[in-house]
Amino acid sequence: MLKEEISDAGGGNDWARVCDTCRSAACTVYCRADSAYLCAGCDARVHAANRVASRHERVWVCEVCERAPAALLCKADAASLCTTCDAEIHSANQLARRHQRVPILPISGCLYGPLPTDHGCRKMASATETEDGFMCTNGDETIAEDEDEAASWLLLNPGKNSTNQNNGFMLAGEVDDYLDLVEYNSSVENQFTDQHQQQHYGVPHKSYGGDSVVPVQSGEAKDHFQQQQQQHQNFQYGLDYDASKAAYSYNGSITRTVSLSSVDVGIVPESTMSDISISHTRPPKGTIDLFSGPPTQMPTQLAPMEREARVLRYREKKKTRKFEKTIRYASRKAYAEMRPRIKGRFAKRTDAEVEVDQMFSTTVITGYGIVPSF
DNA sequence: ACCCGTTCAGCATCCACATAATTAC
DNA sequence: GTGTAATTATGTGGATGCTGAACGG
Repeated sequence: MLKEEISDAGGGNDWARVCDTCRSAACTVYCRADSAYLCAGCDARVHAANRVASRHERVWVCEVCERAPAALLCKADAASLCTTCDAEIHSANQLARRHQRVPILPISGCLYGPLPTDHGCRKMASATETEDGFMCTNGDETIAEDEDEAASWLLLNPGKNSTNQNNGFMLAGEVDDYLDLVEYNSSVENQFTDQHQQQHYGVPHKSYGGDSVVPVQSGEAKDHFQQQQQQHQNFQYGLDYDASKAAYSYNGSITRTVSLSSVDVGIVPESTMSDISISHTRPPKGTIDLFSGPPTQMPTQLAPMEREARVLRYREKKKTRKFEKTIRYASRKAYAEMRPRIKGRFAKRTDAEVEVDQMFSTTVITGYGIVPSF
């Protein structure tokens, strides 16, 4: 069927499932009718196409593994979890077992419609009180997508997050130190023990407050984080933190904090790759230990100002970017158009053509006009 | 199985650019 | 003869348009 699913079957794909439609962004919902995983944008587009499509029942993708449809909502964690993740997470300790979980009802209609009240988002379906502005708070999907894209652009490597989340993040209690590599927003002083690092992974998501893109680690958030650290156990805290971070999100536009980091994974701007991947090269499987040492845990810590600057740069770049093909060398274009072809491919010029070309070589210079050089 | 739409490799040639070599002082 | 700057020569990689194959839905 799908590549991702095939690879899933093999168990070799640790990345968040990508949208079956655009194949660039991380999926956020699962459409049962279509048997397809869709990102927010594609979901809105596909299921807004007609009435029939809008009636498709969808469920949010598990916030932890981001690969399976969520089946349960943990009220304590304010997290939608698939059965597998739910079982793993809530069997971790007694406190977790006491979490109240309710089945997630499928959602139909437009999840990302312009109506501010259209909070068919997961929190609504999950009867959560937190404001749910995921892609719909301001009614401007474009803006939301921009935020997500900017966020992913800022992330050192969004895919890594989801990767490691899938590798037992907050599940087995094992901490993949590599997660810290993607946790660019965290500060050094926020490094804890292995267990606390699990909690720590929630920080970047929350810190997307401010302008919904910039992972701002405000003092308030920090304090909150520390308080939470004291009050909750590890994984629970991580999820509580996710729930609480909604309060920090700008306009409440971001609620799916886990998936946020993986949205538009496939659309990593070049600058991101060059600027960030250098210090955060994704290690091949089985080599994570190489990056587990403290020196590599937080190789690049972006100050809030720098993050903001990056966001501004990104937005400016996005404003000016053009997707249509741009001709850098008109002369080459002119040559290419003149060039003989065989089945569309460039073909060698015949000797006669070369001779003719040589004969007119002087006239070319004097204004034959075929070879405009700019 | 078939259709439709999208993506991409492949081709030859030219040119911008970098480097090496040469020349002038 | 030596050192430096300027000029020239050489090599290399990228860009260019069109077509068909491959692929997914």
